[in-house]
Amino acid sequence: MSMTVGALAKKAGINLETVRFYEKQKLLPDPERTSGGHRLYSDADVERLRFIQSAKAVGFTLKEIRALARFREEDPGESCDDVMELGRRKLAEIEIKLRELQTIRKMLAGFIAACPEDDLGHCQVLAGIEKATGAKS
Amino acid sequence: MSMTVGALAKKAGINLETVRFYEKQKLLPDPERTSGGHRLYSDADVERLRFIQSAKAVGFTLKEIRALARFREEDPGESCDDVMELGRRKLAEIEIKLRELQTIRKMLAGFIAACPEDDLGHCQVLAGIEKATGAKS
DNA sequence: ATGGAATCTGTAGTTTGCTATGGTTGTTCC
DNA sequence: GGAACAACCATAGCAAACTACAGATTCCAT
Repeated sequence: MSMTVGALAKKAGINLETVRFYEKQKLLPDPERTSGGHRLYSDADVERLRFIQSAKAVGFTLKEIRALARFREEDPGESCDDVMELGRRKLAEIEIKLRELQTIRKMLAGFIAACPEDDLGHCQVLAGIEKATGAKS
Repeated sequence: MSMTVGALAKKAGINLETVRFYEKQKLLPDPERTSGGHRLYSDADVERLRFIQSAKAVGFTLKEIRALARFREEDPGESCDDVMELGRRKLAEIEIKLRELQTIRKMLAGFIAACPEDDLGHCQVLAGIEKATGAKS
């Protein structure tokens, strides 16, 4: 029923150092131990790790996942509002990033498209970047 | 005609430590010095810094900007192909990221939309994340 | 019982792009 | 000439998310 770190890591498809890292980051609860101090995990821990992987794929940071994981285990159903809040905020972030990326994609595509039309030895990509002084970080 | 680091930084709207950092990163050429060792800059350096800022805004990394800056100063016109290559590669990267973000936006929006329909104490956002096991990093 | 694999711990290193610290000089202006 | 300010340099720190040591201990199969 229980497995070692290595087995857990393999089962979840993750580096075993990462498992210990997640533990330190409070993404995983402190596991049981053998008398000698080796960690022991259950299938619930595999689930936990899979949840973390999925949440990462949806764009949440480890810090956010720590909160999500707590909601997931502690207050089933109770904390839906908090989860929704996190979800909405993340969605808003993603939409901002999307808009930024769309803007710079358009700029860059424009510079590249303009280039072959200039035969006078003046690179339009560089020229375009040079004019792109509407910066953010 | 020439100015100190502080003046350059102010003129380009950038932290002066960042100027020295860019120098270390070979984004700026080694500047002239006073007899006492203080850096001296010209307006061309202000331009260089502005170029760096713009290139950052278009999504290039400092490493890439190092190459762009070299093209910009060394081979005017000569290196258009190389610049195009960098530009196209960056555009491709941006488009990949755009698609990824669009995918996760859709997922997240779906989870959030599904939530109010479930009154049985089962959070659909968490449930959605749980099922989103088609991960990338 | 023994030896090799797996784990243990803590700490340090990786990447990217800065920002801050601190103790020592250089520069400026009255 | 001396206060006040600017700049010098090297090193350290931050954030995020790991990854990799090193040296000691434990586990398990033979």
